[in-house]
Amino acid sequence: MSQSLSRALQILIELGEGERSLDQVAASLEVHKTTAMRLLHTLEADRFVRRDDRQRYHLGSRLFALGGAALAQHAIRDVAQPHLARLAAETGGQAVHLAAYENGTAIYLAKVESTHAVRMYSRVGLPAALHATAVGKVLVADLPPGERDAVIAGIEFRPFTSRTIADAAGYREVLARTREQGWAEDAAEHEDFINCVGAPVRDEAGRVVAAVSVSVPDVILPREGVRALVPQLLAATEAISADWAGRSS
Amino acid sequence: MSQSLSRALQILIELGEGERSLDQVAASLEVHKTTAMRLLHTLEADRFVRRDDRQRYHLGSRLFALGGAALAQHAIRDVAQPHLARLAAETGGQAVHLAAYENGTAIYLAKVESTHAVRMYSRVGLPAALHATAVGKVLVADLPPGERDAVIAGIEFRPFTSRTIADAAGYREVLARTREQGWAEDAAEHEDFINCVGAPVRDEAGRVVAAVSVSVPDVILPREGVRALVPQLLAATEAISADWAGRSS
DNA sequence: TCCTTCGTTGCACATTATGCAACAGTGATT
DNA sequence: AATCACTGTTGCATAATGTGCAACGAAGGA
Repeated sequence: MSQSLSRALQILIELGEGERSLDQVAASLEVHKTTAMRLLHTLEADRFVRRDDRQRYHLGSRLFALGGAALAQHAIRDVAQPHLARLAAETGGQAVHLAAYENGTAIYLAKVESTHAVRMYSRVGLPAALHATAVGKVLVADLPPGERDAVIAGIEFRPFTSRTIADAAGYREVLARTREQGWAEDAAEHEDFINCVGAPVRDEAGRVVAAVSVSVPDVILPREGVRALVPQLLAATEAISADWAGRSS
Repeated sequence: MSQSLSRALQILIELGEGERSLDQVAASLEVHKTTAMRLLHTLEADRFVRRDDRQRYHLGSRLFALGGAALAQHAIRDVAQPHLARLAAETGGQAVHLAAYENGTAIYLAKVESTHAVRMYSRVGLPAALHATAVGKVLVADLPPGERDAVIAGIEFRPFTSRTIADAAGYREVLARTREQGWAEDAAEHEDFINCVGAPVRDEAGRVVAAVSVSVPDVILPREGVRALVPQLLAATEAISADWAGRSS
C-alpha cells in the first residue's frame, strides 16, 4: 500500500466536502504543510484539484471528466434510465434507484428523485450497506454460494436503526427469502421511517447485474403500501433485463 | 512534486479510456508490475478503481461520487441549465456549451447536445484550448491585464487547423475585438468545418465567471449564419448573468 | 499432467518523500 | 509608512517509504 498515495486520495475525499486551505489539509492529514503542499501541487498539475484566487483548494475538472467516464462504463445505466423514470411516475413520484455491487458494497448508479417534500438522502456514487438496504440484499442473494460467503464474511453488521439485521445468520435467512420471492425489502432498517422494496436486473445468463429500488417515507405510504408497489417494480426490472439482454447480444 | 502520486493519477487517467490489466498498467507506466500493483491496490482500497472477475481494472465509484461533488461546486451550472436548453432550442437544435476557466484552460461544465446528425466532439470535464475556441477567448479577454498577460504567456499556440491563431500578438488583437464587441468566434480554428460563437456570463461585479457558446458545422449553417445567432446568444448570457447575480445576493 | 501467464508476497536497499528552517508575499493594524 | 501575523514556498539533509528482484501460487489451456 502506498502511503503518500493514500494521503492524496484522502485529500480528494475531503475536498468533496468543500474547499480547504493548505493549513486545513495539512492538519487533517496530520503532516507538515510542506508535505501537504507537494501533494496538492501534484494533484493540481493533472487537474484533480484547482486553486481559486484566495489560494483555496477545490476539486478540479478532471474529477468530473473521469466521473463521466466511470459512469459511462456502467452501460446498464443508459438502458435502465427510461424504465426508472416510468417506474417513478407509476408509483406516484417516489424515489427510484439503480445500484450495482462493487467491492463489498452497493453503489448507486442512477437515481430518479422523489417529487415529494419528504425524502431519503442518497447520491449517485455513494455506497449503500449490503445488509441494510433492499438493493444490497438483492445484489448479494443471487451470488454463487462461495462468493456470497466471502461477501457476508466481510460485512460489518452496523446497526443503522433498531430494525437493522444484526448478524450473518439473520442476513442469510433474509437472503433466502429474497431468492424465493424474487424481491427484497428494507423495512426501516437503513433509515427510520423509510421503507424500500428492491428487485434484480439480470443478464441473459440470469446473473444479477444490478438492482432497482423504490423508496417511500412512512408519511407517504405505510409499509404495506410500499409492498403493494412490488408488481410494478418487478415489471420494470424485467423490462430492463430484457433490454439489457437485447443490447448485450 | 510527488512521483508515486503522479503515477497513480496517470493510472486513473488511463482507466478513463477503458479497462486495463495489471501488466498493461505496468507497461504503460514503465515500472515493474509490483509497483503498479501496489498503486492499484491503494486506489482500490478507497474505491477509486475496481476490479472485475477477470482481474481487469476499471474506474471505481468514488470517481462518480467526487465527480458529482466537483460539478456541484460549480453552482453556476444549475443556474445556466434552463437557459442553455432554451438557447439550443431557439438556434435550431445546435450544440450549446457552458465553460469556465481553470488552470490555463477552458473547461466544459455543461453541454446541450446537438439534435443534428453532424456534430462536434466535446465532453463535460474536457479542456478546450483558450486560443482556439470561442469560450476560451471570452474567458481570457476580460481578465485583469496582469493576469491576462500571465495566462497568455502560458499558452502554447498549438495549430488545430490552418486557421488557428498562431501567436500571442494575433491572440491579443482578437481579445481586444472580443472585449469591444462583447462576444467571440471560433471560425474553424479549433476544428475544420465547425464555427462557434461565444459570449460571457458575468457576476454582479461585472467579472466574467463563465462563457456560453453555440457550435455549428458548416453543412448546417455557413459562418455568416452562425454569426446571426449572436443576438440570441447574448440574450441567453445576459439572462444567466442576471439569474446568477440574483442568486449570489 | 504439464506449461504458460498473471497476480502476489517477502526482502533488502535505492530513491524519494518528509520535515525543518528560512524566506517571500499579502493583508490588516497602528 | 512601518510592523506584525499569517500563509504559501524553497532548499537541504536524512529518514522512511517505494521499488524491483526472486520466488511462489493460482488459473487456464493444450
